[in-house]
Amino acid sequence: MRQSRVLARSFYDRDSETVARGLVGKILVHERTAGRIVETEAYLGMGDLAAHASHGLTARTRVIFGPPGHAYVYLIYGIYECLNLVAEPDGTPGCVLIRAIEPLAGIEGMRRRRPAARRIEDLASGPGKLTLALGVTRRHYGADVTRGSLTVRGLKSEPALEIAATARIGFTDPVDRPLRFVERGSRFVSGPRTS
DNA sequence: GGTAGGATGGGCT
DNA sequence: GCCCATCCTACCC
Repeated sequence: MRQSRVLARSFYDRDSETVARGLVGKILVHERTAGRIVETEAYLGMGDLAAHASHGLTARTRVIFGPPGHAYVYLIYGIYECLNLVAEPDGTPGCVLIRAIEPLAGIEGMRRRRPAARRIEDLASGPGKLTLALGVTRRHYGADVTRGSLTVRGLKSEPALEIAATARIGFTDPVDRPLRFVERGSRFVSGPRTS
């Protein structure tokens, strides 16, 4: 990962929507595995009924209310784990769900951990898939992603990239602003592709 | 190409 | 006791 550097805490110290959009195209790294983030979703605070933080500060959601640049990992459906990155200033809730990555490094390891994936496009094209592929678990709850084994990197010179905003997956609230961000045209996103 | 149903455990009312 | 920010398999066009 030459030509890139770890994103500083200030990157995350902004509103969740801006951080979610900004994370598309960045490189998520865990140990020997890495991938380009191609799909994210922003989750806001109290007014956002889809967000875990809207139910208030609990043992599980505590990290979402804390300082930015930390991992919020939670168990879903008793089986899968989802990785979020905490945004917003300390004391203000908000986070970004990482929904899909394009595998870049450590692909053999990813394949071992994801035997059900037959094509490379299916290795990490979903929030539960990418945590399996990368080996991210609830052990990473609260981990500082500005240092350590789980980080996000940005290329020194980033190619221009087109980002599409859509409704978040699984929520049909019509008044919801589009808070899902995908790299337009990527084959590695979850669900329907954009053209 | 498509969708229905089950797996499975923790968080919260 | 109910509800999930999901994924895979089986089965059906």
